[in-house]
Amino acid sequence: MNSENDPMVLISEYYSDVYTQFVPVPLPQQGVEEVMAGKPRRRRRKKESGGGEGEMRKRKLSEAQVNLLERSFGSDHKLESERKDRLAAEMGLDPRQVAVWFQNRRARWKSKKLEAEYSKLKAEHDNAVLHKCRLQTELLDLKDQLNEARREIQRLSERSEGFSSNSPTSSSFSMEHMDPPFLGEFGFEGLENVICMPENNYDNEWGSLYNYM
Amino acid sequence: MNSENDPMVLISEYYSDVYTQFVPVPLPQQGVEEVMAGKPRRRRRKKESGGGEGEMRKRKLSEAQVNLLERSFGSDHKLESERKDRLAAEMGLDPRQVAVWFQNRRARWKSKKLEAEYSKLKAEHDNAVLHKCRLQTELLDLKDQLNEARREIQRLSERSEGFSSNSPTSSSFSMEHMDPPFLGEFGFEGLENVICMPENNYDNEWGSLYNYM
DNA sequence: AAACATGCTGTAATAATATGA
DNA sequence: ATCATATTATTACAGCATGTT
Repeated sequence: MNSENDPMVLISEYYSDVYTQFVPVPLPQQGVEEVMAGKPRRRRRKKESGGGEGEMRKRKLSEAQVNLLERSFGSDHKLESERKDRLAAEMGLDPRQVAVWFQNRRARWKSKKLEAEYSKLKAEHDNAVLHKCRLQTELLDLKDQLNEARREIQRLSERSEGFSSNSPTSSSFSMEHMDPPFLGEFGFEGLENVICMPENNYDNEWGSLYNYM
Repeated sequence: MNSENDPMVLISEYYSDVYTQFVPVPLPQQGVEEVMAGKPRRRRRKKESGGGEGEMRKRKLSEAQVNLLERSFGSDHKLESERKDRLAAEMGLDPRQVAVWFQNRRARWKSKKLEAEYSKLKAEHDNAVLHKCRLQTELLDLKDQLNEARREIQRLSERSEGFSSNSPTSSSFSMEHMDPPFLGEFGFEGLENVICMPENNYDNEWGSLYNYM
């Protein structure tokens, strides 16, 4: 059994069942004798929106087949021999096709996932940036308040100086640092984001970096 | 007999114009006859680690061809008839193949780009989150300081009350809001991120959301 | 028991085909 | 015709299981 492993199986035999079922019409693909003058191939298949389906060499699987495969794929992306053969028999396909279909499906799924993850990450990023801006704003505001408060303390301290004998303030307030426009006490990232913009320094737009190989 | 068992010969009846040019690329490496005589498919071809080029079946453009195409692609992703025909002639390919190659190349490039953009965005996001955490920390610190400052002001004010006639403080300090653990004066996002964690609430790990079709 | 061949499954990259804009 | 996309198919190579020297 397992004709798949038979060394002498010709590819035509191997794929005969595959192609014959999709090639109801031999497709007038001109032979080699056809002169290369001009562009012989390239027929212009017109719309025929109403489900033309005329004399096409269709290798596409039927919707029913795809549905079944899709359903199977949904339950498990992996494909064991058992399932493969069962599916193949169930829809009259070559087990090989089922395997190929699954492989391609996984690849497709992977791209889709990446796309989805990108969108997700993008949303999170935008959210984070927005939040960061608000924090930035809040921070500036607080620093203003703090400066003002310290000025006030300074004032009050000076005023009370004339009366009391400089009672040691329990809290340690010293005008120390804090006067400059404070770029955030971390100096983090230089100037980036100090100005609260949507952070479009880098362009997230599609088609900006046209140099990836 | 070779021509009889060669799968490509059979296939080339379908795609005569396309495949015939690849057949003459046997790559004088391995005993081709052994391969051809054996099963036409399911070639295992182990490692061949030091050998480098295995005996390419058919298909697959030669490295030289790919290099040329690649170079051409680098200068411009688009392909005009002119260039297409020139390239085709230059490397002995069917113009059709050149066109196909470019289309596939563009598609490949696109996914590569998406991947790259994802990594880029990821890095930016992580950076932003980190920065946000620092801002968060700084903010908490500032709020503490402010609270303390206000307590100080309160203290000083009360003290000086006994001496002066309540000189109106130029600045408007009123203990108003600010006592609660202040979740950020925006209430933004509820509790999220108040605790400064790497923000792994959502899992960025690959293979968590196995439900994308 | 170890080394090795075989065969299957999977992933990645690619070629080719089909369609629609 | 060209391009973008979606599909189907191939090739090559990797890992694992099993059968053979």
